[in-house]
Amino acid sequence: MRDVAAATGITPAGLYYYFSDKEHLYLEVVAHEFREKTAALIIVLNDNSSPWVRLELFITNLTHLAATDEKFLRLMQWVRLDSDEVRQHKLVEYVFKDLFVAIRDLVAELNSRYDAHMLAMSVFGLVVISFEAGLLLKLMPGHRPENDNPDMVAKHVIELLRSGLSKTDDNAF
Amino acid sequence: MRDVAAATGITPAGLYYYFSDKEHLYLEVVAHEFREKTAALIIVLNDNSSPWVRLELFITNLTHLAATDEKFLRLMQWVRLDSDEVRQHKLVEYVFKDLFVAIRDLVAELNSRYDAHMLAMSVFGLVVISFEAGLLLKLMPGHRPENDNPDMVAKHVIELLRSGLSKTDDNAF
DNA sequence: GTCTATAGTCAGATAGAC
DNA sequence: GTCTATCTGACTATAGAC
Repeated sequence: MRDVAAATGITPAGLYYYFSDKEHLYLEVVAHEFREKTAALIIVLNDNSSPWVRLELFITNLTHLAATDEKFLRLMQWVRLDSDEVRQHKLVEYVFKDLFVAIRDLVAELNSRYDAHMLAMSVFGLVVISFEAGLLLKLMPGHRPENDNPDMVAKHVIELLRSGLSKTDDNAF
Repeated sequence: MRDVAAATGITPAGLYYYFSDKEHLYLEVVAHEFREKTAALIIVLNDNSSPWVRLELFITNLTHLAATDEKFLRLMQWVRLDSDEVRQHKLVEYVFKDLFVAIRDLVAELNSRYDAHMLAMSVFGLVVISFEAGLLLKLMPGHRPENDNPDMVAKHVIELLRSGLSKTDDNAF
């Protein structure tokens, strides 16, 4: 609360005029931040273009978001680590649901062979994992600069999703 | 420190006989826990069987670990969220490196079309993301019980890695 | 080796003036 | 509305007895 106060320019006591307690402030901040950052992603997902174009654009945008906005990336990690059921329920209802449903509906349109629920999480996980592991990945032996490059990560994820590890079509792209 | 003391049966002050400070205790715990839990995974990765068999067994084992040992799952998340560079460096050197290199070498053997560094993270991310999102995923609309089942998650990840979203071989499996 | 007692610091939150 | 001053409790760590 003292850090927030310092950053906003009012005193710690002053915050309690606007928010009943730390919990309330936290929820408002997370909800506001998520709505703001994911609005553009949801628009892309619900676009009129073809499913693959939408998926590729979504992946590209999400990699750039994860690569450039580290605070938001850490917030996404933090929210998953939280184990307060009441808080999780509120956040799902108010903010996360819209993005998740948009991803799920898109991947369901792309391929009905997979469970859409799991596939939606797979796409999300594939994109963010490299950035979430950030520093750890940089310290691993054999790391190369392009492994952090958002465009390279996006390209990697798209190709992996498109054709998997099958070697039969090595030269298909 | 109080919680650790209570769990071990000695007083908080007593811990300082064995560990210089909280940081020291934390590093020893994480290192010990990771070495213990990942030893079996590394053995599987370096087995004599074919690359695909090893990958499938690794994925199955990791999904079961993530599904049954929530404390370890949370520890893996926590370590990625940590931003202390000195701590990260020590942990990579002492423990994470071995597992990562084993995964990387296996996927490199499987398919040389992808960057092994990125692909290793992709495999790891695909497996753990469903469990890390745990409660959130359960609260999302359209959730079904099998989405948490480790065997179903493993099957999903393996099939996605094998053939991607390509629709050309819908009936290949 | 393990304890009791406590120092020193920092957190969230409130009271009440203006 | 925003402030100053302060409360209460929790934390890491140390001192020193046994």
